[in-house]
Amino acid sequence: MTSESNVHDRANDRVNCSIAASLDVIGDRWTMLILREAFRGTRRFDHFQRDLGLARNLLAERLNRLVEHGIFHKVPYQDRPLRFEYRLTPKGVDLSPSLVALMRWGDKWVVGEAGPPVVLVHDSCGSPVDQEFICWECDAVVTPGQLRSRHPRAQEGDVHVVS
Amino acid sequence: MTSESNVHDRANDRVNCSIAASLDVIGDRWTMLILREAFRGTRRFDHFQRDLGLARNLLAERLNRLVEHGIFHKVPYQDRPLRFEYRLTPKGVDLSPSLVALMRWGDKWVVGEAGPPVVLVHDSCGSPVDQEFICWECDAVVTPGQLRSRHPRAQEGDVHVVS
DNA sequence: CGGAGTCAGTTGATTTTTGAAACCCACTAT
DNA sequence: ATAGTGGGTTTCAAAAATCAACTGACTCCG
Repeated sequence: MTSESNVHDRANDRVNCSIAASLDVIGDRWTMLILREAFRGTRRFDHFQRDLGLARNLLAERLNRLVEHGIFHKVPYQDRPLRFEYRLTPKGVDLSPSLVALMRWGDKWVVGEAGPPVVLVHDSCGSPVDQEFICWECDAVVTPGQLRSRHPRAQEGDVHVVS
Repeated sequence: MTSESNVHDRANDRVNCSIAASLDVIGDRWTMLILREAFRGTRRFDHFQRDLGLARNLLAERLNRLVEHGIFHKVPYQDRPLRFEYRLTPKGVDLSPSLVALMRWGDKWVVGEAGPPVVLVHDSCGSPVDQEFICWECDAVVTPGQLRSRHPRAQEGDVHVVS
């Protein structure tokens, strides 16, 4: 049942990799779309099912999985019959940068004309928001090409260009 | 063969959604991990295969798919026999924010102790880098909870909280 | 009261995708 | 000549996704 081994174990082993760890939780065909719906405000089984068009058994399985992983929590919204809605926990809300990054990549490289379908705005002022890398020291925006990754446990100087 | 219909068509239809569009390209079980390896510097078939431990047929299929989608390009590194390596295009490099977002979520919520295995640094100064949302107007960091999404084609005021 | 409708699933049959291993080919090195 | 390497393809079993029908606990309508 709760066997915690996964397809990505080997990929996970080689480097102790947080990307693989994240994908073990949210990396299947539907989970990210379920999360997208949740961010759009969907909370109930039927709405997820109708909006996404995925099989009900898969939806049930995915929702349970996400609850087990603490990404959703179930909140009762009626008794008789007892019904729950699925709401994002702080851990779930914290996935928004990932979803946003995917959205922005899709906006830029996949969807073509018709422009970006959704704009993110700052709630207090209504202006658009960008997702950027910021250097702690320089306090400046860093482009992906100026990024390097450093592996703490590795040899001195084992640093490489991200691109 | 090249039928361009996909599992997520319906999810894609309902909202013209860039997240679904991105996931159609990079949303399967291995592609993100292949990209992670590419960002780590891997370029050749065998290295991807050994590092990730995925089946060779799947790797071949995924690499071709990524080449078709313009995320990798094939660069010959020898003739006799002609061999190519797979390098990220600008479109591919542009996926780094998505990978980084996943990595940071995994760092924070999944991997547990042992701390974040990889640190991102600014190449020119070596200081760590953060990924943030920045408001165009306020020029300030916006937390996920302060984000709203606006759907340009929708009714006036159809704005909702991201969390 | 009986019947239709709603919501949240479960069950089972069928199709698609994965995955593991073996095989192939062109070359190189010994 | 023989083994080894790099980059795949083929084959077939196992796992996952899809489709459709069914259940159960209610509510609402006439």
